[in-house]
Amino acid sequence: MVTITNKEPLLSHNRKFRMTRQRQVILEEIKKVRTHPTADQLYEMARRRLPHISLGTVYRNLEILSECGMVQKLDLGGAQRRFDGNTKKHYHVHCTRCGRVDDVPIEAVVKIQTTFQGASNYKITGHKLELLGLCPQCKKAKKALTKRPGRRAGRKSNSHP
Amino acid sequence: MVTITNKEPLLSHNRKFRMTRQRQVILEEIKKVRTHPTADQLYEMARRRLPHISLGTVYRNLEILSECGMVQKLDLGGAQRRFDGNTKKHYHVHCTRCGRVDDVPIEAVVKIQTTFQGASNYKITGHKLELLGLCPQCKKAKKALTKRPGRRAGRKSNSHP
DNA sequence: GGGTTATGTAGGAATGGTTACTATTACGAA
DNA sequence: TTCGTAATAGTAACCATTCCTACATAACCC
Repeated sequence: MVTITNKEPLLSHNRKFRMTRQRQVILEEIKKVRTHPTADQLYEMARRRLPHISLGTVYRNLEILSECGMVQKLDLGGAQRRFDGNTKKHYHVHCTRCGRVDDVPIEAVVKIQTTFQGASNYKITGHKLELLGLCPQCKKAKKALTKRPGRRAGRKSNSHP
Repeated sequence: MVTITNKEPLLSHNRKFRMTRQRQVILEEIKKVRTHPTADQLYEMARRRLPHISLGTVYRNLEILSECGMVQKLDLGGAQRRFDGNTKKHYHVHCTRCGRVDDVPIEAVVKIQTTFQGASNYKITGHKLELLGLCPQCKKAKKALTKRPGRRAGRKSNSHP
């Protein structure tokens, strides 16, 4: 359980922000979980403590917190953006079946960039690597499905958010 | 210049689609370019030949064409989805300054997946790697800028044909 | 061919995530 | 305390994408 108690102002590279109650709650809530929540999930989480907080405030503060390096904005593709309280550079693995996102406990490998440095006439300055696969639950579910004898009707399209 | 002349029906894994005039034009237009256009860019391109085509038709057909493996849907993050007439698995490099997207002429390295296979309890089945950097033009522009201090360009969603 | 069904189309409305606007409130320095 | 600014709630606007509907066209079958 993470608790942020000080209310020191936040510093971005070119601005100073006040640590307001709303901002603090959003920060605490995102630091609490490892689920890479979306903005509206964080809105629900914050609303349990601040029933009058508005979705716009959540968006604005996530923007500010990420500008100050307190949270990470993830752009994994798909409809909704996700946010991560873990600001260390790291990779994510995305379940293709249920949409769950987990951390991959391996630090970012900068070597990837040098590998590709000469391959185009761009100056490579970064990279985004996202692993795709089946989470433990979906692995089991899949296995259970293939075990069952008899032919299966059609493959189901996943309901992947 | 690529031209598709035959109007054979398209086959997806579970359906058959007719090759209509609209579908053919969209396919030809996307095969013509290497710019990874967005749906509305393709809409404009197709409209030059079929002034009455609608944006919905473009979206629906891109969906169908990608289901049949004729084009590739790219989900690079960012507001708009992009499409690629090159269906071979390959990587992309994305300019962080102007948003331009180019191919990286190196085939997908499956080794990446095996590297990460044990790092989580997911079954890794794929990966998405996107290089970030400065395109040739922006490299030059940046160099010119550092000579004399410039103003900060607002973040613009790219508008690159 | 003529009738019927499946498939595709244009156009526009609806959706959903995100951002912008506005009046009001809270904070911090003088 | 007072003034100026930052932040907020609430709501409207935005924009890419999807869905809906009436109509058109092709394929199929007799």
